[in-house]
Amino acid sequence: MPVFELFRALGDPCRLEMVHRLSAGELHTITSVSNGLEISRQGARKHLQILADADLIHFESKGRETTVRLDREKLEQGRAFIVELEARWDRRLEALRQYVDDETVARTPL
Amino acid sequence: MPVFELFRALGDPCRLEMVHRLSAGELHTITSVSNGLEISRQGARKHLQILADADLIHFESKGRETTVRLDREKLEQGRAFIVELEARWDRRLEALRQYVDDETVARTPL
DNA sequence: GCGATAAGCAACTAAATGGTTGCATATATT
DNA sequence: AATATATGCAACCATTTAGTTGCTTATCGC
Repeated sequence: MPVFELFRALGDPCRLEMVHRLSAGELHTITSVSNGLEISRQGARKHLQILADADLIHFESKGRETTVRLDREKLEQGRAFIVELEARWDRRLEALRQYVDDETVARTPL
Repeated sequence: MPVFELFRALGDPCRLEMVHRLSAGELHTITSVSNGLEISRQGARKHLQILADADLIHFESKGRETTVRLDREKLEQGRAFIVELEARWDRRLEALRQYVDDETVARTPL
């Protein structure tokens, strides 16, 4: 599953709130993680499915209820991607700085 | 601008590719960052606007061309958000472990 | 067994998205 | 001056999305 799917899944206030909830507190069921979001249960369920499709969460059914668990590994992938971008950016800036310095040296009169 | 907008902006293969390009290499203009994406210039331009609305990039017009610059600060915000989630998650796990340990101690017969 | 609770499935709608095309404008280049 | 390049603006279309509602199924507690 490509990275952009992960970001897309996080790119919604509702889903971000859910992930936030799941990252702390007690165990959550589909219902408990959906409460108080100002949308219907089915609406919330759709969002959960999107998170699940992106492998950000997993479901575990037991009896009549289904618990929802966050996948830390997936968060890690998102973080790694951004870290990599930042590293590239820094290297780029460094290269530019180097270039400017060389220019300066070259222009500096004896 | 809330965080979910940032993730939403990154949640598209086209835009992610653009950001990737911008994070390295030479200066980019609107046209150069849009080339070879298999969509029209105007299509690409719309994606750039979304990135700009999320403050992930900035435009600088000069003469007839406009250069595009990545905003590292914004990347940082995305990373910080994920890092925070992970920290909460870890604390949660730790708390659970603690709880299980206590349980075990309580159950351990003398 | 019965009522309440947790959840799934399907159909439908309004609005947003991703993309296009056509045309206009300003700046370079020759 | 004439052409080519870089960009902007607006209208339009197809598809996806975000959300709803109604109905069904299964399990728990009494």
